[in-house]
Parts: sequence; C-alpha cells; structure tokens
Amino acid sequence: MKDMSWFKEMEDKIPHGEVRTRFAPSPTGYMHVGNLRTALYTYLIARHAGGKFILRIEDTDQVRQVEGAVEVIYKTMDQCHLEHDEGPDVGGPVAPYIQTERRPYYKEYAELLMERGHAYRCFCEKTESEEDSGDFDRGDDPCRSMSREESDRRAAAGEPYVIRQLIPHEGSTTFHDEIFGDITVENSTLDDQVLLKRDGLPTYNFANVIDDHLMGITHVVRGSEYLSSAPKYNLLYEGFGWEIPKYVHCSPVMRDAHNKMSKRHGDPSYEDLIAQGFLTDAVINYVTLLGWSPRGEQAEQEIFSLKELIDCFDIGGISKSPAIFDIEKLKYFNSEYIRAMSPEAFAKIAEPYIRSAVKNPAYDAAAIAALLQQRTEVLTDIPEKLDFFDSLPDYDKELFIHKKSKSGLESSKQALELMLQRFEALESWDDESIMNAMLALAQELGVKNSVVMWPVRIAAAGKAVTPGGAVEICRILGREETLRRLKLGLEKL
RNA sequence: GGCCCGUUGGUCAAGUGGUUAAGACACCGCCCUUUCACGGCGGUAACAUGGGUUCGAGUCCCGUACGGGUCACCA
Repeated sequence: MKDMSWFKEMEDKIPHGEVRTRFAPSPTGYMHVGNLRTALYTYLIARHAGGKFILRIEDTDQVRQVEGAVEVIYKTMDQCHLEHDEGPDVGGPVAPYIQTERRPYYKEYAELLMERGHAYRCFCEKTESEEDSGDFDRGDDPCRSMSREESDRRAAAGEPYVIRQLIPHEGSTTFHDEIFGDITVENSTLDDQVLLKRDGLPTYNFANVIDDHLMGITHVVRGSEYLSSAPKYNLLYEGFGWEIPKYVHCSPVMRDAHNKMSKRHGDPSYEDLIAQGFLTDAVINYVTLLGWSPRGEQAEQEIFSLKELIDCFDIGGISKSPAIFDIEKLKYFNSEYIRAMSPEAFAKIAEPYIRSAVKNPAYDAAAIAALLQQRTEVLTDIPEKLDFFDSLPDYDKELFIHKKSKSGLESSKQALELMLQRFEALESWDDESIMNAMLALAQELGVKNSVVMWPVRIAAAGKAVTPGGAVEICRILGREETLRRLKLGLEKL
C-alpha cells in the first residue's frame, strides 16, 4: 500500500465548492430511454446549480464490453446537447475518466480500507452454485475472522483472493435519498460484498464510491436498482471517513406495468426514435417529463426547451414511482415541435422524406412541406401521404360521393367538365386564380363550394385524404397534369 | 422467500389536513372547414383496500392486496 502522502495528494486534487454530477454509463449496450433520462437528470441537476457535469466510462466488466458502445454514448450525448465539462475525451482535473485506466487506485483504496478495519481478503473458492443459491452464509466465512498475519502471508504466497467489505453483524444503517427520504436497514441483511475482484479490478459498487469521492461528485444520480445497495455505500464512505454525497435514485422507465424498457423487448433506443422520425428536442422534452414534473407556477407547462429545463429543474419534482413510456404522447410532443418550426426549417428536415415518395423534380418539395407541417406527427409518416403525386392511384368512382360535401356522381361529372374548361382558360396558375375559378363556378351553379372542390381534389389526387386541399394540390401538380387527371376522372364518370 | 420501495382516470401527472381532486395525451361529441389534420368548445374517466388519528383525510399512522427493486468476483 502507498504511504499516506499519496492518499493526501489524491485528496488534494478533489474539487470543492461546486455541484458536480456524473453520468457513468457502462459500454455494454445502446442508449435506451431510461439511460437517456438518467443522463438528462444528471445534466440538469448540474447545470441548474451552475455546476459541472462529468462523463465517466465504467468499463470494469471485462466480458460484457460491446464494440462501439462508447461511440454511441458520445454521439447521443452530443446530439442531445448534453455537453460534459470533464470526461475521457476532454480531460479534467481528476483524470483519468475511464475506470480501467484507474485500476491502480482501487487496489490502494481497498488496502487502505483493510488497514482501517472495514475490509478483508477472502481466499474462499466459492462455486457458482453456492453463489447462485443465495445460501452462502457470510457469517461462516472463515476469512472474515482470519488474522491479518495469515492473510498477508497467504497473499504474499500468491494465493488468489478477493477483497470483501467487512460489514458489522449488529446494528442498522440509515441513509438519505433526495427522492425517497430516509431509509433504514438492518446490517444483518447486508452481505460482505466483493470490492476488488480476483482479476484486480473493482466491482461497480466499489469503483463507484472511490471515483465519486475522488472526482468530488456531490450528487450521485442513478437508477433505483441501486437503492438497496446504498446502505453498503454509506458504510464504505464512513469506513474511509469521507463525506457522503447526496443520493438521487430514479425509478425506471417502463414499457408496460411489468417490464422495464429493454432492448430485448424491442423497445426503442434514442437512435431508434430518431430513425422513426422523432425530433431530438421533442424526445428530450418528453423523456424529461416522464418521471419529473414542474411544480407550482409551471405545473401546467409541458413544452420546455433545454434551457428552460435547466432553469426550473428541481430534484423534488422527480417521481418515486416508475413511469410507463407512452409513444402516443411522444408523438404529440413531436407534432408540437414540428408545428413550432419555421417553414424553412421544416422543409429542410422533411425534404428527404418527401423525396423518398415524390421523385418527380417538377413538384416542389418546399411547397409540399408547407402542406405537411401542420399535419405531421412523425417524419416517417410523410411518404405515405404523398404517394399520389408521382402516380395517380387507381381509385374507385365512389370516392366522388361525399354526403357532407353534397358531392355525388352526377354533380361531380358536371363540375369536372366545367372546371376542365375553366382551368384550361385560366390566365395564371396560382392559388388565387385556381380558387376563384372554382368559387365562381359554384356560385354560378348555385351549389356549395364543396360540390365543385370535392371532385376536383378527388380527381387530382385519387384518394380521399390528402395533405392540403384542391387548390394546393392542383397548384403543385401544375396545370397540365391537373387537366390530365381531371379528364381521367371524367372518364370514370 | 427475506429486506427495501411504490400505488391519484387507459397513460404522464398537480396536490404537501378543509379543493366542485388541476392540466396534458388518448378516446367521444359539437363547431370551423373543399378531405384529413390544425384550431375552438364540451364530455366520459381517478385518490388500490380495510382499520385508525382528527371537527375534517388523496394528504398522517397501522394492516392487507397488487406492483417494482434487490439478495453476482454484472453494472
């Protein structure tokens, strides 16, 4: 073990006097919605307090590493505007920020903890069945009461061992969580968890405490699955004589009442949602509100920019109970964000989706986008709305019948015939001219406007539901194509 | 099973002993309208349950049920 001056140096590097939070993913998979939300809350707590947000990679599990997982984390955080102040890529005062690179530290601290009487070497070869059965009685662990001399001797002889936390059999431990309040458990229900594995790497439970302390983390934000481990963390902090950070344990995001969101069930990751046509800002907004709600004055506000969230986020608003992810509500947020965009911005993001359905360059994508903006929930819905542009669907003449518009087969035939002539004679082809031509005819015939406009739209689009009305569709199709389609419609009648 | 936590409409949720128990999504109806949407108006729908405490309980206490978490040399 290093001498105390080394530990003193480590302590001296710890920043103080500011709120410091960390997002500490393990690179074992993709960024699911629950992860994203934890990252968001962690970020918001730091930014709200004007503190630092740190990224730390927890890669102590040798076998579960997934290729490319770290890149996904960086990319997602970048796209979500969750910029970190310190991390593997940008460095910082308490580097390194990757746990495998901190490997030497853990051993020193594990030994320090032994020195202080709160940990011991365990040489037991436990079989998997013993571990799995849960029958292992730590009270019987002979290593727990082994003399320090024997322990040192066997370790020096090269015998493999793990280092376990020495937890008292008596008494109870109380910890405080910012969301759940005070929780007390009997120490007898806590087991002597492994701190340092046989391979010399720390367990998550140990590395977390060491790193959170050494990095000056003030608010430990994590999933509620760690709630039951919290008393052991407290004992660890106390064993070292360290200040205990504030705990913020967040309940999970569920796919339904019984299951968490998971890759296995095919639940969407952040990347999946984007691929499904959702906007980042809408996802962030929705996910933040899934398990957190503003109180007081803003209790009724739902649409928040990231900036606004930073301003009003408070830990007290985080919910204790799990929240079910509702894609329908996300769609609502998405459509709100789409409608709030400038027409230009929407045209830009919609264009690829428009062009996937409308190949004919004669049809203006920006003009089509204008029709779509108010009626698009997710971008991927766009192509199917536009199929009639490139080729007129083979529709049934029954489509011309629409009771509410007072449109029938005979009236449609008449309207189409007359509009064909008038469109041909029209001086210019713009919204106003097209509209006026139709209104004039309706007036002359003494019928509702819809008696003329319904059949025109049907003939032009070949389907009952279209983005935009007869005027817009005819305008975009152009006069020539409109006339052609009206004639085809007439043939059906 | 032990320990811990949770429970307001289908969903997200406000509520911190006295309210006609907000709001939003979804759903339904009406209006607007050349369709669908958008928008406007309105509607259906909730304090898991049984005991306490209290003048008064969604709010406090206890039990029950249901749900979740945890009990790894995974995080």
